[in-house]
Order: sequence, then structure tokens, then C-alpha cells
Amino acid sequence: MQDTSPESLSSRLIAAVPPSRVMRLRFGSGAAVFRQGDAASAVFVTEAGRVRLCRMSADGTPLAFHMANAGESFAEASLSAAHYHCDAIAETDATVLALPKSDLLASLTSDPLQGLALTFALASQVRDLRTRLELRNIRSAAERVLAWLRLHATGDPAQVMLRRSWTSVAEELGLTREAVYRALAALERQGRIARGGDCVRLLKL
Amino acid sequence: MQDTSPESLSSRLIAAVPPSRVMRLRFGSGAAVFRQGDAASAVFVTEAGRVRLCRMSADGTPLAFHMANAGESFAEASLSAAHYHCDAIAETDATVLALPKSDLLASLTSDPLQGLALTFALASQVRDLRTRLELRNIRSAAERVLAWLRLHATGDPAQVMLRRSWTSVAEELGLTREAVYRALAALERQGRIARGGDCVRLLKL
DNA sequence: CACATCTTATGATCTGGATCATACGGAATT
DNA sequence: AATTCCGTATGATCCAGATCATAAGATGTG
Repeated sequence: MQDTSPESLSSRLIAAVPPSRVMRLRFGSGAAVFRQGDAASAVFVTEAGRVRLCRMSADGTPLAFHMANAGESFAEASLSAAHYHCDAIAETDATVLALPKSDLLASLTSDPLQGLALTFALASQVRDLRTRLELRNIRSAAERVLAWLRLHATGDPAQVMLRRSWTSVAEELGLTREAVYRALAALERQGRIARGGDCVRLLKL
Repeated sequence: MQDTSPESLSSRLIAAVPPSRVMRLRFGSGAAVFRQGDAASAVFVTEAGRVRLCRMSADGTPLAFHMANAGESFAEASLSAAHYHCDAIAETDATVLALPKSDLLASLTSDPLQGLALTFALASQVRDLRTRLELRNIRSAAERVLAWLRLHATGDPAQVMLRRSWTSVAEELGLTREAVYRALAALERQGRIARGGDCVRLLKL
């Protein structure tokens, strides 16, 4: 993740509220950013650390359903809800920006351009998430990694500049580190990619 | 999917343009709804059939990255793009609603409430997709199915009313039909669920 | 510096889900 | 009524990826 481009959802959200209204909060590992049932008062951006969202299911079992890593926003849907319907717990020590819901709503209704920009960012997030989901439909580890590389490749010859650890890529792909390293090694052995440092070139067969 | 609730993203999109401006288009299997590079002129909702989105990757390989089933919208991100950056191909015979981008943008800028409603729907879609992604992190088929059931369970005792085929659930979960049937059988054997017709009860241990 | 932590990397083993096969009931079509 | 298609269901087999183990280099920290 770590998407800090000005078009990213988290940046867009932050841009939509006056800087003075943004609250920077710190939570120790295990502390609650909010609890299920609390009045929904803000949308959040994880600045550092990671925050786990989980819900009590109807049969009483806690059910994790999202992990917000550094740079990612969470609880956007609280914009249209009176109460949070899940717990947000700091998984590690975490710094979190709280964007007051009232400021966000005010900005969105008063400034149509601001609203439009957020709509675009959300639409782009939807596309991104759908793409990730589709990647997971590829069963083979090597093919999945290759598809990811293709998605992120630019230029001619097509290549990917790695700005993150393979470990985090593995997490995004729903594979273990080991599987990703093995997939990379296999792809290189097959002559489908070439690696040098943090750069991967895609080779046509 | 088949989410036809008035709050669903596709419904929201349709509601945002005057009915007279919505175009209903029919495509035979294999026909192109739009092509990569075409001027982005509309957002779409699949009414029947399925539409596959795929992109030419930098090394020339076609790369599927979404499947829009009946009831689902696609190409929302074209709202902020001049051109489509993927192909949309009818996977089966399909009926597709085209929502002209100009009408959508006009409605979103002129009517803040309409814009807000769409923002909410998009945020909700983001939450939904994140949840699905998180489900896929559960490796065990039985646990994954159980988590899905928990997410969809309501009432006390907690139960799920099946309104769709297990086959489509399997697809959503990224499992094969067989794996889902086996998981259900195993969960029932273990006394963690009870099934009767299209209703599944969650049993506390 | 010593120590801890993380990333990269590869080897060995094992299990769980994919795959293929088969079967049955219901709905739709002919 | 016969045929086709789909959803449901279960059995047998196989292999790919998870898991566990190990190690080297990088980075960071008290």
C-alpha cells in the first residue's frame, strides 16, 4: 500500500477537511480506536502501524474483516451510519488521523468539486479492490505473481520498480512469503522475468 | 451479488441519471461493450449475463481483472478518466445499462444530495470488497465458509437464508463448488451448523 | 559492539483443496 | 416423455502451496 499519491483515497479524505480539524491520535497495541456501537464521529487514516477491524458476529464469534495498514483509510462507510458497526483495534502501536465526520460532510455538500474528487477516489479504490480480488482467483502462485507484475509494469521493455518488500506483496496477493520467493525463482528460471536488485523486467517468450 | 437494494451502488448510479437517458444495450457473447482507448462516455450496469473486464498488460498479455455479474456496475472509474483503460467484453449474452457520464457528472455537481448518496454507496462498496478480500485470507475452506455464514447471519438464533446458489457463493469465496459442499457437510458433522432447505442455522459450541 | 528484528532465500514434508468422475433431482426446452 | 442443463452432493486422486526449518545479509538499537 503506502499509496501517498494525491489521488489516493486517504489523501483525498485528508484534503477534504481543514488541516486544523484533523486530529492525530496515538494508540498502543491493543487499544481501541472505536468500538462497535459508538456514535460514528469520524473517518480514519492509519498514518503508522496497523489497525484491525473486527465485528462480533451473530453467534458471538469475533470476525476480523479488514486490516488498515499505514497509508490506508478505514471506516469511510461511517459517513452514512449513525454508529460504527465494528471494533477498530490497534494491532500494533499506531498513529491514526481522525477526520471528523461533520467536517467531511460539510465539505462534501458545500463544495461540489471536493465531493466529486472524493467520488473519483472512491471509484478508483473500488477498481483497485476488484482487481486484487480478481488476482486471487488465479490459483497458481507463479501465475498470480506474474499477473501482479504485469499489472504494475510500466515502460518498454515492461518492468516493475519494487518500492516495497516482497513480504508485503505476498500479503497483498494472499500468498506466503515463501511461495512468492519460489514463484519469482521459478519465473526467472523459466526466462519469463529477469531480476536485478529491486527491478523486475518482464520478458516476452 | 444480485444486490438490488436501493442503497446498492448500481441502484444509486441508475437513480442518479434521468430514466430517459439510460440506454439499455444488448451484446452477444464475445461482443465488446467498449475497448481500451475508447473515449470514456458512460458508466455501466450489467442487467443480465456477465461482462469481463480485461486489460492488455505492458508485455502484451491480456489480463482479466474483473467480472461484472448481473446487478453489478462497472467502469465507475471512467467518471474521472478521458478514456477507458480496459476492454469490456460480454462473457455471455448480456444486457447492459449505459449511464452517460455527462448526465452522471451533471447530476452529481448540481445535486449535492445525489452526490452524497453515491459517495455513501461507493464507501459501502469499498467496505464490502474489503470484507471479501479479508475472507480470502482464511485458508481453511470450512472456516472460510463459516466466516461467510457469520457475516450474513441475522437474528437469534443466528441463521442465514440462502437466496442464491451455493455455486455462486463458492465463486465469491474463491473456492470450488465441491470444496464448499464438503465444507458444509463437515461443519454440519461437527455440529457447528444445521441445515434445512435453504436455511442455515449457526450453532454455538 | 552485541543483539534483535526483518527481508530475502531455499530445502523438506505434509495436508487440504483442486480436479476429475459419478450420480441424482428439478427446471426448462423440445 | 425425452433431453438438456444446472445445482447439489460425494468419492478418489494428486499436486501445489502451507508449514516448519535453516541461513545469510541488511537494518536498527540499546
